[in-house]
Parts: sequence; structure tokens; C-alpha cells
Amino acid sequence: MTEAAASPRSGSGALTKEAIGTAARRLFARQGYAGTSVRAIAAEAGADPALVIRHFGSKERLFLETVAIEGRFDHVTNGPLESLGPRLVESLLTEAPELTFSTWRAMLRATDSDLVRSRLIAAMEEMFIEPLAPRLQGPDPELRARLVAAAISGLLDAVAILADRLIVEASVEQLVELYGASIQALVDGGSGDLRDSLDEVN
Amino acid sequence: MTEAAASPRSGSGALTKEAIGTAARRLFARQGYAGTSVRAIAAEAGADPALVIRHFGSKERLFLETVAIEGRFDHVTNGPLESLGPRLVESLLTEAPELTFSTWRAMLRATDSDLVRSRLIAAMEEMFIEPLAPRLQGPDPELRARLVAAAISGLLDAVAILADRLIVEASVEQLVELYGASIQALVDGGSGDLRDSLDEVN
DNA sequence: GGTGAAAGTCAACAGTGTTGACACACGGGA
DNA sequence: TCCCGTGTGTCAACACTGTTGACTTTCACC
Repeated sequence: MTEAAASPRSGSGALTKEAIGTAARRLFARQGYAGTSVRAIAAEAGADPALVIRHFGSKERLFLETVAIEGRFDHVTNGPLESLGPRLVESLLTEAPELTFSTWRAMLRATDSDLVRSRLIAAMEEMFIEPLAPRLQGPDPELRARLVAAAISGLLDAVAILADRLIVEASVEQLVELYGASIQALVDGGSGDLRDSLDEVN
Repeated sequence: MTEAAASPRSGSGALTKEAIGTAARRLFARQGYAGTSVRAIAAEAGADPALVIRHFGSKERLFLETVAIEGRFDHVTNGPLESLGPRLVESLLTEAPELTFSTWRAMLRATDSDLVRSRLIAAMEEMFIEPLAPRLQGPDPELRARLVAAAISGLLDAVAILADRLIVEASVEQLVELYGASIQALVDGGSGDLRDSLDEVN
């Protein structure tokens, strides 16, 4: 009934459901949402196509339950603000990057679906905006936190979707320094930033 | 033969082809690539579905011929470097934005197709990277120009795809100031930037 | 008037996500 | 023991997709 208690009639059902989930995760990551058919997932899992829908309700729900951005950047967003930009870029590029990238690619391309879109928004908010916004000083902290998230999505686009060769082949240090400084400008924000300091001098 | 000379047998053929193109442009922009069927385009244009393929070869080629990013940012990329970031953001947000946004949305979601992907890359290179890279001073000008393009795609993501409410509803002035400064950090790059200017003063 | 090619129509193909009817297995109540 | 209900799996079918081949119509040109 509730399925909480050790799974009733717990024979192969849960097993094949997990096999389907595993196959779906792999195929979605490799070929994207539109490029992966329910029948292909079923074949890979050794199951019947109808069973895939039975277990997950629809291809869309299967995608949502299966593909999820789950990077943890607490250690970055909790760290010192004055180096947050560079540390964020480094963390993005070095920690489980192929998973982050393929997931980003699959989800962003599937934002036709409102469910996927709101899931992606929620993930960005949870990972970056919510931990960051309360810590930012100066005006419009939430807007600036969201612009930080926008800058991150731009970097992910360049690497995971457009696959810009010069960016992909650049050293992590270069990207950390350059793009990190760009994000840092958002963190430092309106007041007390470098521009104002310069204006005061002139 | 060549079709250059005033269109041979130039009766309704060219007209209906244009009608199909117009319908495709509208539907692709509104519902995206996957969400728009050839039959829907044909119905909107008052033509037979088979004729759509006849005229354009395939749905993918119809998309490519029909949906194109064609913003012109020469006046921005040719302008003074020290204000390029803010001017770029302002231009993006004010000049024919709904067209730019819907096109970005449709194309990025359709990057499953390698043709669409390379077309999008080419557009970004033509609009931003090629005019910008030769003008940048300091180290790694091309890489920095490509990172500017990445930052732009991040802003387009936030507005056109994720539809971040706080960003969408923010004033252009705010976004120009904040995100413009972030992009400006990439333009100013490693040497000769504000940070160095400050260092010289101190 | 006849010819040839372009323009347009129709039915069909293989593939898609999804659904309903059905078969099987097995734990629990009579 | 029988039975029965439910979870698990199978099969065929539905409506839809992009695309193709055979067909008819139309019309400029010799």
C-alpha cells in the first residue's frame, strides 16, 4: 500500500525499476531527452516499453526522477566572500564535471517541459542563490545572487552545450582567474567596489 | 536551374514557400523545435505537409533556414572599450529583445542537432567574438572574448529560458550596471584593469 | 498543340509515447 | 485446500511524428 514497509510483494519489481532508472540515467545523459526513446531505455534495461511507463508514469516523469543536478557547493558559498568568484569557477570545473556538464546539457535542452524548467530553476536556487543572497552586502543582494547564477549558467553553456574549444581546452587556472574575477564583480556589487574606489581617487 | 534568374516557373511556388517559412518562424519561436510539428506548420501555411519537406528538405533544414540569430552589435563592439560591458548588456536587453530571446530559446533547446549547435556557435562568434577579440588588450584576448560570449549566453539563459522573475522584472539600468560591470571585468582582463589602477594609486 | 518540369496531393512507411486488455505468480483469508 | 486479489510483466493497438514515393495538375516554352 504505502510501499514504505520493505516493499510488498517485493520480488523483482523494485529491481527492474532500478534497472530502468539506471539505463535511463545513462541514455539521457549521453543522448539527451529527445534523442532517447522509451523503447531504447526498455531494451537497455531488458524490460518491456510498457513497463517503463507503468513504473514511472511517463517519459517526462522518468526523466525528472532520474536526471537531477545535485552538485554541492556549500563549501564554496559558505567560504570567504572576497574569493568566492574564483572558488566557484574552480569548483564547477573540477568537481565531478562530466556529470554536472552532461546533466546541465540534458536538462537545459529539455526545458520545453515546464516541469523540467522549474526543476532546473529550483536546483540553481538551492545550490547558489539561497546560500549566497543572504550573505551578500550592498544593494540588491538577491538580484546579484541571481546574476551570479546566470553567469554560472553561461559558463556551463560554453563548456557543456556549445563546447567552445578554446574555453574547454583552456587551463583551469586561466578560467578561474578570468571568469572568477567577472563573477567576483557581482559578489562585490554596487557599493564599496573597485569602480567607486577609483572614482573617489579621481 | 540556378534559380537566380527571377525564379523559373515563378508562379505560386515561391509564395507558398515563403508562407511556409513565415508559419515556421512563428511556430518555432513560440513552441520550440520539438513542440512544433511539420503538419502544424503546413496547416498554418495552408499547405500539404509533404510540400513542406519538398521545399526545405527536412524539418531540421527548415528550422535552420527559418530561425536565425541576426542581432547586430557592431555599434557596441566597435565603441569604446572602457564602457563595453554595460553597453553590451543594454543593447541586448533593449534592441528587439523578444526576437533575440525567443530565438535564443528555440536554438539552444535544439542543440541536440549538431547543425543547429554549430550554427549557434557561428552566430556567437560573428556577433561578439570576432569583432571583440582583436580589440582586447592584455593577455589571452580571444579567450576573454569567448568568456564575454559565455557571460552573454548566461544572461540570455536567465531571461529567455529560465525566466528568472527577479532578473526579468529588474530595471534595465540595474542589470546594465551590475552585469555590465561583470562583463567589463573580462574586457579589462588581466593587465591594465581597474585592480591594477588601484594598485598603482596605493 | 505537345513537352517537360515544377508545384501540389495522397497514401503509406517506420518510429514515437502511451494505453488497455490480458497472462502469470504468489501471499493471505476461507 | 481452494481462491482471490494484487503486483509484475507482455502484447497489440492507438494517435501522433518526420519522411517518401507515386500520382495529378499547372503552365512556360518549342
